Amino acid sequence: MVTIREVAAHAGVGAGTVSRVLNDSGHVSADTRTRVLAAISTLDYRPNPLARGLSRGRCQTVGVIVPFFTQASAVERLRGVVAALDGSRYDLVLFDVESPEHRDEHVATLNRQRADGLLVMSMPLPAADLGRVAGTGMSVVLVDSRQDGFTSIVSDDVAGGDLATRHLLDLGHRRIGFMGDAPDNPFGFTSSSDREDGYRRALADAGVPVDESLVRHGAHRRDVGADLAGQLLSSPEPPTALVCCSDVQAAGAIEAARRMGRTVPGDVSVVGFDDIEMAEHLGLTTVRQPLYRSGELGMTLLLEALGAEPPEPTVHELDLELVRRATTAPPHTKRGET
Amino acid sequence: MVTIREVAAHAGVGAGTVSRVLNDSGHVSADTRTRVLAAISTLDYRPNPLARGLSRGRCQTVGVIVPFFTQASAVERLRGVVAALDGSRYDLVLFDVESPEHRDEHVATLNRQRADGLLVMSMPLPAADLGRVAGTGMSVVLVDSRQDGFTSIVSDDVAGGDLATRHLLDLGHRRIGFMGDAPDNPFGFTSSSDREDGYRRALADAGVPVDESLVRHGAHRRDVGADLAGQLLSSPEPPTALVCCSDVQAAGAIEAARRMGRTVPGDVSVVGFDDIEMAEHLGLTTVRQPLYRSGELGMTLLLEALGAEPPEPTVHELDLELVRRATTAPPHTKRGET
DNA sequence: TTGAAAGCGTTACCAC
DNA sequence: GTGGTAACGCTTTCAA
Repeated sequence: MVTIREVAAHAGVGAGTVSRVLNDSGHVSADTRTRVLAAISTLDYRPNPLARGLSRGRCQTVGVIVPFFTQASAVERLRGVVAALDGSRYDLVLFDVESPEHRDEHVATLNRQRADGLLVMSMPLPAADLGRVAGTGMSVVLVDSRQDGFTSIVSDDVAGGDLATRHLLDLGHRRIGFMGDAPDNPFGFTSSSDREDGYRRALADAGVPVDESLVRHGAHRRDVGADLAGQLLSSPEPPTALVCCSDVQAAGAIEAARRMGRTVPGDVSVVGFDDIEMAEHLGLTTVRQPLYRSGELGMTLLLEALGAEPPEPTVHELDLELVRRATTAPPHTKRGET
Repeated sequence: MVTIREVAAHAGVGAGTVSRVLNDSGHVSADTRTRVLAAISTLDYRPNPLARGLSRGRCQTVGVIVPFFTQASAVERLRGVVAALDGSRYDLVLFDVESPEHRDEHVATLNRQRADGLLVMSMPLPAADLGRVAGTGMSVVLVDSRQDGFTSIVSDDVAGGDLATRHLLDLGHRRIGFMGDAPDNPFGFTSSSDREDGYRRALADAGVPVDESLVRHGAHRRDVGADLAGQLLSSPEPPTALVCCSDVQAAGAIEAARRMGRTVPGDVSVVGFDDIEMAEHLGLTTVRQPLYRSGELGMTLLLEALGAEPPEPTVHELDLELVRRATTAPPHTKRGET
C-alpha cells in the first residue's frame, strides 16, 4: 500500500502539501501541484479512506436502515436512494432489518464513525433511539415516519385509505372489506392502521356502517392476502369489494378469489396499495405511493444535511394517487368497465 | 464522543487493557475485566470503527458490486447475500453499477481500506482489474463469472440454453426462436451468448437447422422482449416456440403474443430464464437459476476467505433446472397441457 | 507557498 | 497482568 508519505518523497515535498493537492485546499504553486499529481499517478496512489475518515471525523458513508429490503416497495425506494447518491462522494452501507432484535442491534452499534448520515426507511424508531443516534452527530432523515426535529418524508396514509375506499363507494359498493397489517405488529408500523382509519372515515362519510367482520389483519404477503380474502369471501354475506394495504396482499386476494370461482372485478373488486411493478401486470387498481421519489428525495435531503450549511429540519408530504386499472368495477357486473 | 482513554481513566487502567477486554485478547484478571466492563457500560462507550480499522488494517466491511441491483434477479441474489451476512460482524457496502463507466469508477476507487472483501456479482471484470483489486489484499469472490485464481460460483449457461431448447424439441417444436442479450453488450455479459450456444447445440443434436432469422438480441427488459417477440411472430413463417434469456423478456414476449391475438402456449410456447417470483405468477415455464443460493454461497465463501485460514480458491457450479409450468405445450394445440 | 509536527482513536508490542 | 508507547495514514495547524 502506497502512502501519502511515499508520494511526498517521490515528489520531493512534504506530506502536508500532497494532502493540500488532494483536497484542493489551495495555496499550492502550480509547479508543485503538477509534480505531486505526477507522483500520485506514477505510484497509483489512493488515499486510505479509513485514515482520512479518522482524521477528518467523517467517513464519507451514508447508511440506510430498512426493513425487509427485498420487498418490491423497499427496492423501489432504494432505487431512488441510489440514484440520488450517484455522483456524490458517499458510499452506501445497507442495514437490513428482519426483526425488532435485528433493528435494535443495528441501532445500538450505529454511531457517527460508521456513517455520516442515516436514512431511516419505513420504520418508526423510538424517539430515544433517534435522539441518541442524532446525538452522535449523525444527520438523520426519516422516510415514511416522522419525529419532531427530524427531516422526514411522509404520505397521508389516512387519505390513502380514504381514497381507495371512496373509489369503491363511488362505484356503488357498500359491502367493502379491508385488510392490512396487524395494528400491534412488532415493528410498530402504523401505515396500515392509518389506512384503516381512512377506510372507516370514508365509510362514515358515506353513511355506511362498518361491519367489523369485514376487517382483517395480516402480514404483507401474498399467501396472507389470499388467506384473508378466502375468509372474507366465504362468509355468508361476502363483500363485493376489498381494500388491501399492499399490492402484494391484493395479488393474493385476487388469486384466492379466482380460485374460489369468483371473477375480478365481476364478483369482487380489489384495490391495492403501493403501485409496485406487479400492479401494472395484474391490471390492479391501486393507490400509488411515490416510492422511488421518496427514496430519492430522502437521500437528496440527507446529502444536503451533510453539506456545509445544513438546512432546518423539514417535513415533506408526498401525495398519494389512485391509479384506476382493471380490478375495480361497479358491483354485480360481469367484466365491468371502470 | 467517548474514547478508549476515557474508559481507561474511569476504570483506573491503561488504554491497552481496555482494548484487551474489548477484543478478548486474554491476559486480563477477572477483577480488572469487570471494572472495565462497568466503565464501558457507564460511559456507554462504543469503539470507533475507523480507528480500529486503521490500526488493524481491516474495516469489517464487505462490498458487493452488482449491475442494476434493483432487477428482480439481482435482488434475489442480494437476499441470499444479506442472509449469509447476518450474524457476522461485517457491514455491507453496496456498489451499484448502471454503466461501464460507473463500473470502472467503482473498481478504480476500490481498495483494501474500503472493504475487506468484495463480492463481484453477475459482472465479468477484466482480469487486470481483478488482479489489481486482489493485489490490494482484498478477498474476492465471483458470482456468475469466473477467473483463474478466484473463488467463483457459476452455472452452466450452455447447458441452460440446451435445457430450454430441448424441452421445446421434446414437445415437438421445430421452429424455435431465441432472444438474449446482445453478444457485444458494453458490460461483456456472456450468459446470453452461452445460452445461445446451448440453443444451437440442442438444435444441432436434434438435427434441426438454425434459422438465423429466428435469433434476436436485446436488453433484458419487458418492452424489449415484447418488441423482439413482435418481430418474430409477425414474420411470414413465425416460430411456434421461443427461448428467452430472462423471465423479464419472456413476460414481454407473452404480452406481445397475446396482444397479437396469439395464445400461449396454444399458438406459441415460451420458456424463460431465472425463475424470479414473477415467473410463478405468470405460470411461466423457465430455467431456474439458484439466485438466492448463489448470493448466499458467495457471501459465505467470502467470509471464509476473510477468516484466519483462507481456503484455496474453488469453483462452485450450481445446477440449473427446468421448471415446467403453463406456457409450454406441443405445437398447434389450443390450451395444451405439458 | 511549504514543511514539520501534532493529533484522530485504536491496536499491538515491549517492558515491567 | 498491566501500563506505556509506537504505529496505522491522513488532515490541519503553526511557523517559517
